[in-house]
Amino acid sequence: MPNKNYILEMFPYPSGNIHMGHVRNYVIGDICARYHKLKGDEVIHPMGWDAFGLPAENAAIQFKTHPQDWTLSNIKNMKSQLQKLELDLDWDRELATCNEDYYRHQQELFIDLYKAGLAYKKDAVVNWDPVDQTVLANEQVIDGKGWRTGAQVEKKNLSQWFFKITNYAEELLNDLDKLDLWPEKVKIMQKNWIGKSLGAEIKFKISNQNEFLNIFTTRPDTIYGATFIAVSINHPIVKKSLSKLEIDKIKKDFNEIDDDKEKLGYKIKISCDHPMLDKKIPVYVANFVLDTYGEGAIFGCPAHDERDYEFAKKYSLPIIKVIDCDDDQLPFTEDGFLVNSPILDGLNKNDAIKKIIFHLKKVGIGNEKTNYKIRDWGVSRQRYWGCPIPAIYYEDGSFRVLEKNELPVLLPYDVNLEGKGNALLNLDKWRKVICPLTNKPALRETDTLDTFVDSSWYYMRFLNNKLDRPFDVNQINESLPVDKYIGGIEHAILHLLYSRFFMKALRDIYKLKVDEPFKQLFTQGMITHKTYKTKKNEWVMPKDVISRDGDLYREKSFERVEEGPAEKMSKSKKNVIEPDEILDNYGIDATRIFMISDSPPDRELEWTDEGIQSSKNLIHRIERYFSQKITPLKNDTEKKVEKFVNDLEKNILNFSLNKCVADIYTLFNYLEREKVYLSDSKLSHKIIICIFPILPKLSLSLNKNLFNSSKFSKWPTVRAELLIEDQINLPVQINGRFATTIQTKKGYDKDVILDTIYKLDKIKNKITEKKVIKVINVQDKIINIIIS
RNA sequence: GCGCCAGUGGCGGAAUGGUAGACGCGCUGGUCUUAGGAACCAGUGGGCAACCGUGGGGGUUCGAGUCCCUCCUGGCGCACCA
Repeated sequence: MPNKNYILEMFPYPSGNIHMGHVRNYVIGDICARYHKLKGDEVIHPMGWDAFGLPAENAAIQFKTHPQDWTLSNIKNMKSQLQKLELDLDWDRELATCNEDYYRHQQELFIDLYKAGLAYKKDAVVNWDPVDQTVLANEQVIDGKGWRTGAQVEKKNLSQWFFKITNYAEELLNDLDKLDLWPEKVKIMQKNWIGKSLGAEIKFKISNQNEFLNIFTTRPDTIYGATFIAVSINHPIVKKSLSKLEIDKIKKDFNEIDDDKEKLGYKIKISCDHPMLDKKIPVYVANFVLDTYGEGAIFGCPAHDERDYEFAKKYSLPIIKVIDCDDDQLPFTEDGFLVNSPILDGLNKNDAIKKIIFHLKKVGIGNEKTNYKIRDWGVSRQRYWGCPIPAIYYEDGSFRVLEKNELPVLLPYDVNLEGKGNALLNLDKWRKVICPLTNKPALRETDTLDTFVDSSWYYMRFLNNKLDRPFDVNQINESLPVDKYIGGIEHAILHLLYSRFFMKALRDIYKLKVDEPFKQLFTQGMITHKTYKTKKNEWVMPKDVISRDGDLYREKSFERVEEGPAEKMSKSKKNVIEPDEILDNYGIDATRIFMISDSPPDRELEWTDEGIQSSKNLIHRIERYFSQKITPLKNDTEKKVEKFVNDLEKNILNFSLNKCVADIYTLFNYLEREKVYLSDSKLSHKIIICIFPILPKLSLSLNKNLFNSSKFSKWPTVRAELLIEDQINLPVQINGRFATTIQTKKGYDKDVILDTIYKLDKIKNKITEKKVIKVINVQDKIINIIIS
């Protein structure tokens, strides 16, 4: 049975044209896929389109077209661009998330999630663009304004669909440890996002009432230092003790504050009893308390928390030290010994935490508690161009999620996007339905799903894109996880976390045997290019820049131009290189090799004309080399080729693709320096197979010309015995500093070689009149002579 | 502020604790020319030299670019998360 190897690059959004970033991404994946195919693996290497989303709607309005037409024509164009790159992709697995074929199955998954209690509806605060009458994603809000309308974004309470990702917070966190082939950086980002903290929940009794206020704290040990309580403006207790007018006034003040770090608070009527001491402490509404974290309420211990300290100073609240420190160290947030805390005095932080929780538990007003920063995933979008959520609403306000046999809910084609808000809202023809179960009139859900839902399971659908169900359980168990997942670091949290959640949720629903979707993650770096600007701050395209006497000018106008640092390619800075042009001018192989040559694939790659040119020169050089007549081998030729195969393979497997390029240069430098021409020999065939993953076109044409064949045998097995070098250059150090080298054979006799070494001029000079104290011989590696 | 990563020639970058600078670009000189974004040859960390060199300072080690401590600089991420 061949090894299954699922190699996947993050599928693109069909924006219109592929860019160099795509090219780099897909070339890296393609090299892997081709290598593994040569190894005889059963490679899965699909490609598809992340085809729903906002840009299509905006483009439709701007260009008077339809999101679907725009998207499908972009897909067509981008597919032909990708095909121009001749990537080794399984096009028969292709899918586009905007096709009924895909999203109808997603609606089925939605129903499953709903039935499993993992999808639900609740009121939530969202970013509302008052001009477009629609919700904006967080990333579409720039400096508090809508990116398209420039209007001040409002916070609005809307009924929204959510996925219960918090159910999996603990597992999503713990399983990060299993992902040993993920970049540490991404795992840390996810860990921080999940934001687990251990602490305690403490009930504070509201004075003179029989009610309690819950707070979460990671520092229950500082309870004796609590001098106030602060709650968020949205805390239920605020509604009870303040009028709507007062609340609105406070909200306004909070919003208007310039520096969002400045503390602001209003004391409210109620106060709480201190749980450990016979005293009352005041309750404030404070702008720095988050209503989305913990209980939306805290106790303030000014002596040992920077925020509480700042707040207490501003409102002249008492500051009681409960951890031993100097007064000028306040607020003191480190570990120390407890003071002023009757039952905790003398304990350190951890012991005090244990003891106070034990006590609070006993008294029945507290417990240990684990809190997570991660919140449930809001998936509702008030947008037309997305997957319709399969639900209907009755006139009484109740709703029903559809049954699977009522699917699909198709997205209607005839819509008016010029109107305000979600086009589906105004489409009564589509919206109004009679519920087949109750015969009652109902309205369709007009929200569509966040497009991150689409990309959370596409790697499952690729396994069988024609199945009449979302996926086949056996196929998932056999073919997942994806072995190598390659894409940009910008998806470190959202997409990768959502996909992990989906995998686990669907595992539980469908009894799958897979816990994680992506076994290995590789994040490629972006492509940068120098930027050019005129004195008038106009960006100039690199190809319009000419050099005269060391100065740079814009070709057309002969204005002086300044060269700026290499930055991420962007249309606004005009430093974009179009893949189509490069492919036309330099060809596929030169483009491929440049994508991997100048820096490690996970780092930035600076686009340079010299770089792409020298890549092309290398191709020509290899062609020229193989056009030479065959010559006899040198003694070490076989060894050099074997080392090449070995190094190249190691470097492909490590994603050290820049070193693969160095390996190719090293090999041909040797062959040409030694004037060993291999022509149509066996060794040639070996070399030509090995360069195939990186330079497929060249490799195929050499195979045709030299061997009149269009097929390769498998990737050669390295003969370990040929990798051993018995002749070595042994370095000799004196007192740990390099002195000289000596030619010898592996397995030399230490005493014999030392005799020779002592006679070498470079050594003799240095050790005469000195005493050799010690000789360190690391056999076959180095000799270090220690002298007095 | 917190966290993470990184600092090596003119540049991009190589170096299981063992000859620092592989490989490429650029540059210098030369060769050949159907005068080209071509190819080939030689050279290219600094210094006349002894020697000195991997951001600075300490340490561990026979031996440190690599390990430890500390500081500096840059990049990325998070940012009142109680």
